[in-house]
Amino acid sequence: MYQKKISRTLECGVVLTKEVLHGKWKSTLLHFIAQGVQRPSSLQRAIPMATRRVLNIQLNELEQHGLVRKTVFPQLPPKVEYHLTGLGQSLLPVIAAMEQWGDEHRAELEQVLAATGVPPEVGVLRV
Amino acid sequence: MYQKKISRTLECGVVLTKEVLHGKWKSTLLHFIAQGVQRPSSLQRAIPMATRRVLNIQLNELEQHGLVRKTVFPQLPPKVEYHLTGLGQSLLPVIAAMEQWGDEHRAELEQVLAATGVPPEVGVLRV
DNA sequence: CTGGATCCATTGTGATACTG
DNA sequence: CAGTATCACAATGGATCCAG
Repeated sequence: MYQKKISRTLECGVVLTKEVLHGKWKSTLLHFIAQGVQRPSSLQRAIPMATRRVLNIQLNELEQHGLVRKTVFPQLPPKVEYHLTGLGQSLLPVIAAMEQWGDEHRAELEQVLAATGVPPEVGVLRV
Repeated sequence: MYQKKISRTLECGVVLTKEVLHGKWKSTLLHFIAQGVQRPSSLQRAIPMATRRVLNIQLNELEQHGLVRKTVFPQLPPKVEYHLTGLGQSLLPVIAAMEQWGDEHRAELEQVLAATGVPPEVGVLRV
């Protein structure tokens, strides 16, 4: 077993960042929440190609990871709002860097990715 | 069908960046290739917790995406080298930004991620 | 309006063994 | 040394239905 002597400490920041961003709609959700779209139904309308189920799952993960905070208003009908935490806001420049790189090199990437499988509906949202 | 009128153009850079970095060992491979570790067997020794198969698959994807170039020397025994392309090098600052964010916020992230599933052996490599 | 449960298809990754 | 084939399993995400 390779891991016998390896510390459990997570030493690589890239892995952590990939982990919190892992999930098809996480960056999209962060984008819209940062823009002020905060309620589940609004997010659902903003991202119609994702199902409620997946949106809920990924919102829960974002909350668990501390990137967003969820506020529940005990009403009828129920009302829920999400907003970015400080941690979530600190991630925005990193996402911006990723977006800039992808935008700058889209021409070089598009043909290969189109052939080998980026679903087009994902890309049309500015995340 | 939502996509009826949606252009196939991939408009969001984040999706492109996530795509080329998608795969458990891609950032690790880029890290070591950038450091000058270029031969498959060396990469295998550098990342012993990944199997040859997965390393080959992800190296092939990196090559298809244009981030690395593969050079085959027709010898016996065969010799292969990888090196970063310009596109691959242009991605390094983005990876660095991801690594920095993860490093800065490790304390806030570690407990949650440890509980919900980052395998420890991944994190110990500085990617 | 919110969110969970179930079922299912696809994909990513690991274990192993094999070929040139 | 380099690369591939096959089998197996876990995780992701989509469709649909149900509940407070």
